[in-house]
Amino acid sequence: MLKDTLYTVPQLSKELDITERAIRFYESKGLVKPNRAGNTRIFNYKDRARLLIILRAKKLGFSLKDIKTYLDLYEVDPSQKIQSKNALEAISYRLFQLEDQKKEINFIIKELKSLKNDIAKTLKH
Amino acid sequence: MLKDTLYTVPQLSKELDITERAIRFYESKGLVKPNRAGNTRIFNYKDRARLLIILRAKKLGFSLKDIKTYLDLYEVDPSQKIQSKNALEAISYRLFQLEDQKKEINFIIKELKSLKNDIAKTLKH
DNA sequence: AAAATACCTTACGTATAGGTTAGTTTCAAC
DNA sequence: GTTGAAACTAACCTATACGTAAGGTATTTT
Repeated sequence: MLKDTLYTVPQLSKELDITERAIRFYESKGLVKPNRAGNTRIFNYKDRARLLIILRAKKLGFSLKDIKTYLDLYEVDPSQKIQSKNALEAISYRLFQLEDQKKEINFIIKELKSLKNDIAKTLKH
Repeated sequence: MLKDTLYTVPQLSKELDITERAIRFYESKGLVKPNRAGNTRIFNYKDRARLLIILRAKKLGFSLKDIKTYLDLYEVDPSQKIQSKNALEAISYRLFQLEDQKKEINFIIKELKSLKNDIAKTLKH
């Protein structure tokens, strides 16, 4: 079965296109907890799924700390009810942040453009 | 004359609303080079003007390194010709970065919104 | 058996922009 | 002549997300 497939760090590194170092780093921060066969980390499909979540969330701008919080909640409530609500809140908050950031960027863009004009005028003299 | 006014670190700290530490930090990075009266840093109006430039540029998203580069050019060419051109390029580049950033944010916003919808649907069941 | 590969560890480095702590010098006032 | 404020200094701390160096162990291939 697919669900029985096991993975090592280098395998996942290649498959998910992240460095081995990053994977071990996520473990060191408690974001994944693969089994060990001696020293070697052995990831099952759930561990792999967690990695995928991590990568997705990172792309969306969440910090590892935030992601860990979310995953920890997931551990407490595998039925996914609590943390779905929680995720909604986190997402809403992130959206708010992003809209805010956009406003700021727009403001800076305006400033820079006017600054650019001023300098351009100066250069003409 | 106004141009003869001299300032100490604590004075400028209050006037410009930045910490004393920050001002000394800028000096340590070579962004300003105030005179000394013994140990005490003495800023003249030009030094003060440099601080203002630093603060302005920081608000517009330039790194201290970038700002130093610009100010160093200014030192070489006080006539302002070279570094105005240079500033124009830097500003254009920054504008480009910002537009880029905006696109990315918009993309992430879309993703987050659809993710939000998915979760909301899941919660209804 | 030796070499090559895979995997691991600890520990320090990188970048950014200072904050914090603690202790020191300087100088004027009493 | 000592106290106290004002200014200074050095050095360590913060947060974020790993990269890198240097070396150890274990397994696989030849």
